[in-house]
Amino acid sequence: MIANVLTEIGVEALNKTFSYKIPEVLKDKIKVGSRVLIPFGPQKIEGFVLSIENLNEENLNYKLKNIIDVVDDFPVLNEELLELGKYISKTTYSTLINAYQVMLPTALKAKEKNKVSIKTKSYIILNKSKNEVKKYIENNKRGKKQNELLLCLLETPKIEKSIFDYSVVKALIEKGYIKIIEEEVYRLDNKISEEKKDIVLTEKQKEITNTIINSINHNDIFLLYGVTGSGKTEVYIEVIKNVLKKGKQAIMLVPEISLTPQMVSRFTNVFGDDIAVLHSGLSNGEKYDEYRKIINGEVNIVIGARSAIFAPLKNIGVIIIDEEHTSSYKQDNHPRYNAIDIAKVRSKTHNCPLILGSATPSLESYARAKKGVYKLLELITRVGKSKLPTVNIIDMKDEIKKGYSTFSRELLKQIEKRLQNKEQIILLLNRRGYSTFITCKDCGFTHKCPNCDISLTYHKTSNTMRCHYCGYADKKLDTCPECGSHELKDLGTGTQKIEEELNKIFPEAKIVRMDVDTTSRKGSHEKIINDFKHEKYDILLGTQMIAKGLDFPKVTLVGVINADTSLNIPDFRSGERTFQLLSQVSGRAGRSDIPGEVIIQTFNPEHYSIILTKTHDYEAFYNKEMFIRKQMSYPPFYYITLVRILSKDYQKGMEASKKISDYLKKNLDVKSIVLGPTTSIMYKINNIYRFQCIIKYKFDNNLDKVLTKILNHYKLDKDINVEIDNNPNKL
DNA sequence: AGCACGCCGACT
DNA sequence: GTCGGCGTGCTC
Repeated sequence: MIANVLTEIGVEALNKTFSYKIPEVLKDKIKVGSRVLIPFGPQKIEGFVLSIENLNEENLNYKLKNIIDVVDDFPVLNEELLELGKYISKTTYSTLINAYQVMLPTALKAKEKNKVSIKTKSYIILNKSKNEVKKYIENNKRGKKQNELLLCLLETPKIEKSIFDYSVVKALIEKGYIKIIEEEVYRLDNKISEEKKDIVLTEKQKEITNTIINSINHNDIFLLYGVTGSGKTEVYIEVIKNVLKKGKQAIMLVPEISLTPQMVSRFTNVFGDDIAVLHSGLSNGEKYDEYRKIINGEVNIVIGARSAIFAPLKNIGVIIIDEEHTSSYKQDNHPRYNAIDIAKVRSKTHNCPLILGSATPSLESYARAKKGVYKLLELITRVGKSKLPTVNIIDMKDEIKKGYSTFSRELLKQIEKRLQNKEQIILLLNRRGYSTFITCKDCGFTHKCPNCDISLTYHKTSNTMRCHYCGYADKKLDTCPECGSHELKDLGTGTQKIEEELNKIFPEAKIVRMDVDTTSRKGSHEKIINDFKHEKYDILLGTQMIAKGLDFPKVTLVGVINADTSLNIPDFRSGERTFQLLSQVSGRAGRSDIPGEVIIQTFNPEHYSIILTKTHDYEAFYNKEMFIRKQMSYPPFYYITLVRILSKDYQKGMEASKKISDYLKKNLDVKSIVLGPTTSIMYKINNIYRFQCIIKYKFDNNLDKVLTKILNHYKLDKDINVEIDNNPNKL
């Protein structure tokens, strides 16, 4: 028997299988999908068995080595995942092994290093018959503790070793009355909360739920368009309940940042421990354990971020993707898969519905719903008495003239009012990345990273300038190296700076800041949210991470300090992103009976992405944005594929880019549009120059063939790297 | 990817 | 004379 093994090494040259003999002892253990240890040249590495054949090794012109061992006692890749990997590799132009690795938790990836152990707990059990033990207890007058232990064991078959003093345990082991056993345990214990609130659905929610339930055995795709606070989650829960009743399972994806314990507990309240949770906050061991719960068939619901779409459930009855417009469902490094695409494939295989939910659907999804490709379900009113908040747009050009740069007079007035009323405030600082860079007031010099085309970011705590991309760090400059001026100002407004200003204006207000700096420690994110919910603070100041899904009934004012930053990004989706962000964060206000208010500060008060948040008019935004997309031949009218060319040598990179662009223009469908080559927006990262070509197409039979040809040509070239990004998030 | 093999420069 | 630089080629 011969196994064809795909090695753990993720390079193009090794994107093929190698054959090994299966030794007799491993014959029953090795299956297709098994992870195995193999000799590979002078080293030992791991790989996956992709196929097994009954081949006679004598027919080959090279001699085969034996598989050393099988790593797990079950095939890590089941049939479905094996197929899915091929799909990913084909659609993202990545090696097959990289496609498989991305689907698995670290503990199960083929990799000779990073071993994650199964955690065990020690228990003691009886080693002799009950009668013998009883006899021993009767005769044992002095060993009080020993008797206590044995009596316990007569009642319950096993007890934790750590409960009794080891000297007692040891004595009994030596006498042969008890023995220690090791049992696997799961690191994460999703506690079931006490309060089990019954959910009462509104008529509309019921109607929608029924529509979905009726297609549990159909591969329908629903777009659930529900305004913030309209109760999409209740619909999800109800649908899942029904899916479980039919003996099927459910996957629910949520954006990473909304995977807060609060959200998870909403589900555990209903479904108890029938849930596995997968997100980046877990350790490798914890992820492994959650994953094993799925493999062992102990849970029927998986909730998680992007990669949870690969959860190896056997009988999926529904897949739900909440906040479907979120860009993080697409992985932005290799392999660049989109969880929504995977969900479509899997829902097809399992013949089950897929639900995409959002208050601000992506244009692509909404357009598909309008065309009838997706079934549109709408929840356009909020649950209960709460109403959508009133939105007030402030023109900062006027304010600046009057000397108010960070906070407008209106915002200050409203903050003051809420503080007096003991209501809570959320302030959103819309920044792009980190961005507190330093600029010379006299000559305009900005301190840039020497390796990357990026302004360095000022970190106050260490008084250094740092590059977000390559980790370069430098001391903060005191004088401008260009003109010698001392007028170096930090231009971007960071949360730290805003916090300081707020503290000066409202010294009595309790402010908590939430951004990458204050949430890097495990659980700190969680703590801030909890503290704010329990009104330990008056103002929550943060970046985009506070915009999504959080439910604070006491918040009546949401202020957006600078609505424009996301608008100024040179990307065709910047308008859409801005509208989504502003709508999302507005949705945090007035979630109970007290009406909420939103204040948006902007330098572009006339921009449609901003104006239309005032009326919460998604439909109008959609129409306006679609008009522009059509004019510009952007998605959803055209698909986009980005070809990125990377090289350490600017000249060589540029030449290759030109060649690629010419080749594309010559060989693609005449209706396809090829733009470029140009340098990418960040033209240099880590000393590697970046160029790009953009392909816009509606339907192109040649595309795959042409791209494969280009990739094959350059994989031998050590100076040039070519990457393909289908439907990129960023251009 | 990682490791061996191999062919040239500056060192105890 | 040898140690070690990294270019090249191979891995069932």
